[in-house]
Amino acid sequence: MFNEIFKNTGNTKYFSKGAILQRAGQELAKAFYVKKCLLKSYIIDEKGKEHIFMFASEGWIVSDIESQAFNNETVLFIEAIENSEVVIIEVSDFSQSEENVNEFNSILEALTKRIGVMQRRILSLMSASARERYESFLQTYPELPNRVPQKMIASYLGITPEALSTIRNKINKKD
Amino acid sequence: MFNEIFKNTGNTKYFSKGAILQRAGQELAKAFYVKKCLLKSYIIDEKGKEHIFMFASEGWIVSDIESQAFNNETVLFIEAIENSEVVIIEVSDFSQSEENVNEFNSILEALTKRIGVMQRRILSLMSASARERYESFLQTYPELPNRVPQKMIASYLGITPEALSTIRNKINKKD
DNA sequence: CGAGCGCTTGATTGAGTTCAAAAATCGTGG
DNA sequence: CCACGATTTTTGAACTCAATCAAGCGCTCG
Repeated sequence: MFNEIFKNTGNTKYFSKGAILQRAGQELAKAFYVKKCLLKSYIIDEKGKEHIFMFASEGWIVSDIESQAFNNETVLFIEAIENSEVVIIEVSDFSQSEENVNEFNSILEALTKRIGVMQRRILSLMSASARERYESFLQTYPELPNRVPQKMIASYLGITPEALSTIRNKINKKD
Repeated sequence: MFNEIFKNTGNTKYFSKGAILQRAGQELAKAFYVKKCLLKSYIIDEKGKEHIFMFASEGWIVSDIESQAFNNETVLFIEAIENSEVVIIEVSDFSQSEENVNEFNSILEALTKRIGVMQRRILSLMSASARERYESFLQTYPELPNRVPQKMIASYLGITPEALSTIRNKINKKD
């Protein structure tokens, strides 16, 4: 697994809830491997509104891959939702691992899965209603509602907290 | 580049406009390397509506990575928009290339770029209006409007052809 | 030449946003 | 452990953007 590769780089840091691990507008994007607890990555749009791109819990890797891929400055903020234990991976580390041939398939698999998740999300943003997206979110991440406030889920789904509240209300009435 | 790897597998096929290279619901997902012309990948939702996931022109690779990643049956259709020349890559070929160490970075880079593109698209679906998405589409793919009908662009943007028509109208009035 | 497809335009509708305010929950200090 | 303030969630009204429905125009290609 991808996990194995970065587990023991000995570069573990601890962040308390609310700490910002990366800001938008930075030169160098870092990658973060989550050992414990929960991070979110998000953008702030022109209206100052927050849109969550990814949640990352134990075993996930977060990074602003877009800025890595195109050598732009970072667009994503990365923030700890809970007190977190994280391994920081400099982009240079990432390239170095090319030497480790055996990990090739692991990394390929991890990236492929990530693309798969994103493909699903794009298609669902284009084809499904907010309610449908919320219901499939619950199936995919059944534990998350216990760990993050609703307004973050709304932000992840691409709707306002008010809209999510209304949706939940409707679902309950017909249960 | 990723391109190099698959350019000469000697498995080139020709498809005429409208040919469907892969259907949803198939067991095995194939990958396609586009040598010439243009493909689209898309889903058909429950209402029978088409949503374009990706356009692929010369040098791109299309595949239903989601179904590969999670071993599901395919969800994407892949279809030739123009008469096309395509190299078919069986998924097994993909795994074999692990032996070719030198290509590691190329593939990593290609996948990374793809993730970058998808990240951008997700964030824009969540934060931007249809008009803003159309305008940034024009910047990213300035040549595509000449090659594909408008209704496909609408489908890629996640809006109806009527809405796109209205948007274009508004843009012209304020030019 | 006609049928069908693509694009436009307009009227109507609906899902989700915005704004505002009340109700519920959380967290912290005393 | 309680109380108070802050944050989150709910509710409601008015509004907006894009979807839907319907009709009409222009092309092409069969």
